[in-house]
Amino acid sequence: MAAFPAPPTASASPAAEAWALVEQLVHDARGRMFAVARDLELSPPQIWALRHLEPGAPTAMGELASLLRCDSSNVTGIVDRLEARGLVERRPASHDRRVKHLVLTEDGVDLRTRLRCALAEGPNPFDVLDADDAATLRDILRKAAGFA
Amino acid sequence: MAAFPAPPTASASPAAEAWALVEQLVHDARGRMFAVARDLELSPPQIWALRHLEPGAPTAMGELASLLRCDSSNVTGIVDRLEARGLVERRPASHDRRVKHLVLTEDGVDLRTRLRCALAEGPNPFDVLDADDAATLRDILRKAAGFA
DNA sequence: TATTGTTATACTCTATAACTATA
DNA sequence: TATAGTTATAGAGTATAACAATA
Repeated sequence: MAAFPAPPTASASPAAEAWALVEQLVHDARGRMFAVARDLELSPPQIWALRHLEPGAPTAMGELASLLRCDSSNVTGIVDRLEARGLVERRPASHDRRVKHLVLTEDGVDLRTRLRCALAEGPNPFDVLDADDAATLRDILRKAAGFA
Repeated sequence: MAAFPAPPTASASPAAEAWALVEQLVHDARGRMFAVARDLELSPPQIWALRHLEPGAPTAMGELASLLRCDSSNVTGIVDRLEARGLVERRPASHDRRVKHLVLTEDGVDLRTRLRCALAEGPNPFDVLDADDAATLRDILRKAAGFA
């Protein structure tokens, strides 16, 4: 079932092996994200754009490019398609007329909520863990993510 | 620094929140994988193809398509480019002449090793954890990945 | 001069559908 | 008939370079 027959980096440090394991788990579980994407008619970059665009927090084009880790020129097309569907709006920033702020529309906020619920609700690879392990895992991951 | 200001699903089950956290961590850390990819002149799908193609384990085209979670027609092009670089070979399978087995060349094995080292050696988000947490995390992730 | 966002270009990835050669 | 892999096609993602507007 697993894509790899043995831990890829069992001889590395615990942190390095743990990281290799999460990369593998996330990669192997992409099927669920693709299913959600297909259901909502969103491409993977569009999904991440929606996840990053928080209601009430205008985001500049270049800022979104950094979050998506792609060149600014790509964001033009990605946002074009989201805007064509009425999910986001481009607004000129008042402090600097070169900057364009992205703001979720009402439809955009709705779809973002549906997206987050769909991603949070489905089965995930950690469901096999017992309650203690799951809670311990969550606590350690919160630390790693900076949510002490 | 973090892309999200708060745990995305703090009200969900521990397993669901933990899963959301790893997805976020892996997404935020893609920069390192992209840097490795660029260094070795490999695209992301090519990276995953190399990670999946184990030396001594011939893999059919369709099998690789399943592992990459994409349509078989894509694998043709991805493998074309790997083969043009002399990293893999297509060999007719003896038991079924429709099937083509992918086998890493010597250069392919070398590059795969360099790739795995580069990915395992660099800094990762779990470096901030103390030794106990890192070891606990690794052990729980091994369970989740099926390496009890 | 430097920066923000866009456009132009070329390449890769992606799914769908039609095709071939096997089975 | 069904399956493995390819080809054809169209749409989307990606980086680079050049550009306009603004700072």
